[in-house]
Amino acid sequence: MKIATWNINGVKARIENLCQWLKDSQPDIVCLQEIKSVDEGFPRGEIEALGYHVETHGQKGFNGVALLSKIKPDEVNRGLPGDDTDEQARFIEGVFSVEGGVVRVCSLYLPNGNPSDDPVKYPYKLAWMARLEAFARERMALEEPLILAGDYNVIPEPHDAKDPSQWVTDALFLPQTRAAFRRLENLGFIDAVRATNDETPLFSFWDYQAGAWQKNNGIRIDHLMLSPEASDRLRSTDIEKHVRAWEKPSDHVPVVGHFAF
DNA sequence: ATGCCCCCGGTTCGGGGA
Repeated sequence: MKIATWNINGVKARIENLCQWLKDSQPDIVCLQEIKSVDEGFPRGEIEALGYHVETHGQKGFNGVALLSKIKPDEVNRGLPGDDTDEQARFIEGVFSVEGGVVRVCSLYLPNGNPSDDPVKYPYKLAWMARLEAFARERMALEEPLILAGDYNVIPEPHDAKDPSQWVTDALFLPQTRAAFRRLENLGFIDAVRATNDETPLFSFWDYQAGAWQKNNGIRIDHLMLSPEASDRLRSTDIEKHVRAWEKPSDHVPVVGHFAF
């Protein structure tokens, strides 16, 4: 199975790119982030016509996540537990029946957190990461194949940025941010791309501004984090960077894991 | 040091992103 994550940066503005990529790449499960659409406005017809089941968790104007899948999920849960007052649509979980059992797949859009000295935004990011850790710990106890896929807005290591010195005060790379990401890894989650690829640098995002794509000034912030039961089935990964050169691209590209499910 | 650029809602600009 091919399981992918892609921050689409507006699904309505990007529907042609998305459909082209689905046709070309034939992923089995896709985790989308930043759909920037309410559920009723999601262009589900075009995607269903390509043979995908669609589950969305959207909101007006920004954020929003979705799961596209060739097989229908047995169960879907919306929202990250841990704060009933949080109205931002950043998390959706699906449970899928596969050969030999289930795979649990979450599409998550972790808060950016900038500016990092903002009294609200960076604390919200860290609180969200703490909630994700608590959720991950709970799910880990199930001992199932689990994939926490998404736009983490975390640069894990200096070699995941073209110029790490540009990011030292940024919410994506602050020591507290990286430490929170490591706490997730320390629960037993594996960064699928790094587990299968020694190349440096590897990027999944290039800013629209200042010719970042042309200069290959990127960062790696989109991750597939795997439970041990999922990493046992991991065969390889791809970062499908060719889509960044398409007309009207997202600033992120799909990150794909190939699994022996 | 700041902004570059892009999407959305709804209207020609502000909020939000990274």
